[in-house]
Amino acid sequence: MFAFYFNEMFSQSEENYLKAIYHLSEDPKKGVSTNAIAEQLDTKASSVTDMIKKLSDKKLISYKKYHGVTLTEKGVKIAVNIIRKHRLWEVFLVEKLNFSWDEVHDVAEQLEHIKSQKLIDKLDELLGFPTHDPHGDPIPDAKGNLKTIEKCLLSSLSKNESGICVGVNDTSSDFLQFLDKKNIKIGEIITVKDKEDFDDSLLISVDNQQLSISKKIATNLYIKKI
Amino acid sequence: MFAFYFNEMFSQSEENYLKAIYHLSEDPKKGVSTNAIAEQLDTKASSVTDMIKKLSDKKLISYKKYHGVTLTEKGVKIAVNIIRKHRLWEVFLVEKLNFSWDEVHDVAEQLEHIKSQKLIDKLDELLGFPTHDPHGDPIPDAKGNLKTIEKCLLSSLSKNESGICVGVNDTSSDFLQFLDKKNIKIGEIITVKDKEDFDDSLLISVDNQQLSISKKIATNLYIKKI
DNA sequence: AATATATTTTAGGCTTATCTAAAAATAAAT
DNA sequence: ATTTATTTTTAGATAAGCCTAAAATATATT
Repeated sequence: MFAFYFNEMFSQSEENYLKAIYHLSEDPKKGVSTNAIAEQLDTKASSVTDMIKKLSDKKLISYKKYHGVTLTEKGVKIAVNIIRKHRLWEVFLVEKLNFSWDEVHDVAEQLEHIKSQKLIDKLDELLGFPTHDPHGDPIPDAKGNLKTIEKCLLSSLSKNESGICVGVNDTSSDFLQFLDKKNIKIGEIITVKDKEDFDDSLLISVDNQQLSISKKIATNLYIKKI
Repeated sequence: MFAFYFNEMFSQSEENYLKAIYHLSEDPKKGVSTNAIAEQLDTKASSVTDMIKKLSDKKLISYKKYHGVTLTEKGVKIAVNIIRKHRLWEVFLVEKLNFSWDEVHDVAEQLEHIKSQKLIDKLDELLGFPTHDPHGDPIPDAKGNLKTIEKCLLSSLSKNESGICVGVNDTSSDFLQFLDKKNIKIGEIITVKDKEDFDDSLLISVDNQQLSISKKIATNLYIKKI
């Protein structure tokens, strides 16, 4: 049957917590801290503790007091499904409704909580089963499989190294509009022409132009080395 | 001011109440009763009274204790906007995602609460500015204008009168699937061949066939006489 | 190892939206 | 015009999800 089939329904809030924990779980062995979740969701640590108990009771996370949380297998599945929905909606907004990539996030945050398996399967089909969202993030398939690309931060490239821009870390409107202004797009080839030790800024060439970018920019762009 | 008005946000629950009151306001002079709202929303009268107070404080309805409620101009605008969103999403589900008309209601009930003016304007455009939803109900335009068609119930037709099926009253899955089974569609020409006084059933011809339909069916189909 | 600092949890409250049961007001019936 | 029945409102609870402030625990520093 369907890979994502849950009898249980979860609240928007629960879904947002699972998603946040998923995003914060870089090292799957180490627990995610209460404060980290609070910061991610712009809420208070005490609220996080409350929800942690609830999710733990529902076996979506494992939790030992004062030692952070990790998602259970079930918790991961739910989180991945929310991310799938979020990213598919982002593709829809850009491809079908001509939103620009800096406008999609807030709307997708709402749409990701719509409950209908058929809706998301059909949407996936309408969009031609896309593998990446407008920001370069991979879209989990219907079974929850998610293929990660081998990528690194632009800031980690050495002088004279080149790569293809494959994604962004920050998805804020400000950052994305900056990239638009500078003609930095996903798929574009970027070459590091020089590195400035003083402020870690980079001189890069992209789209037949040279420009200097700050460290902050360079640590928010993902590159696949070539 | 004006900008503030558009920025005001309402909860899903508030929106559902406004929509329910709108649908129950056949005669705009007469107030809608607490019990009627409770029944429409499948909730208790006491809950309705609570919400009524809240909506009244926000000037979305006018309310005198024990005498029912009517929507204010502002309340009507919000209700119509929700209905616009609901119906556009229904068209999207049927036209773009190949849902059948009996599957769209529950999903549209969720989608209608997504907050983004741009989303709905662009969706409208994608769909080619449709004027009616899959059940034949008119879709308010971006300004809230809603053109009502001159329609009557099939049950009100006399023997040998004909009309085009223009809509359904009941949108339940059971009813719509019945219509599918009998090949009764919106746009189809229906002729009343005979009326049975005993049980108010009708013998109709539709789609090159004759069939007998109960009173309950006949009072849930809208017809435009020809 | 003892103390200081930072993190996390508990305790107690608030708001929204719901409920049940009882009281108040209106409408219907004799 | 009273009484009866129905409708509506109030009063008081409950649950989810959030908050502040204080207590408990863990981590860092000397």
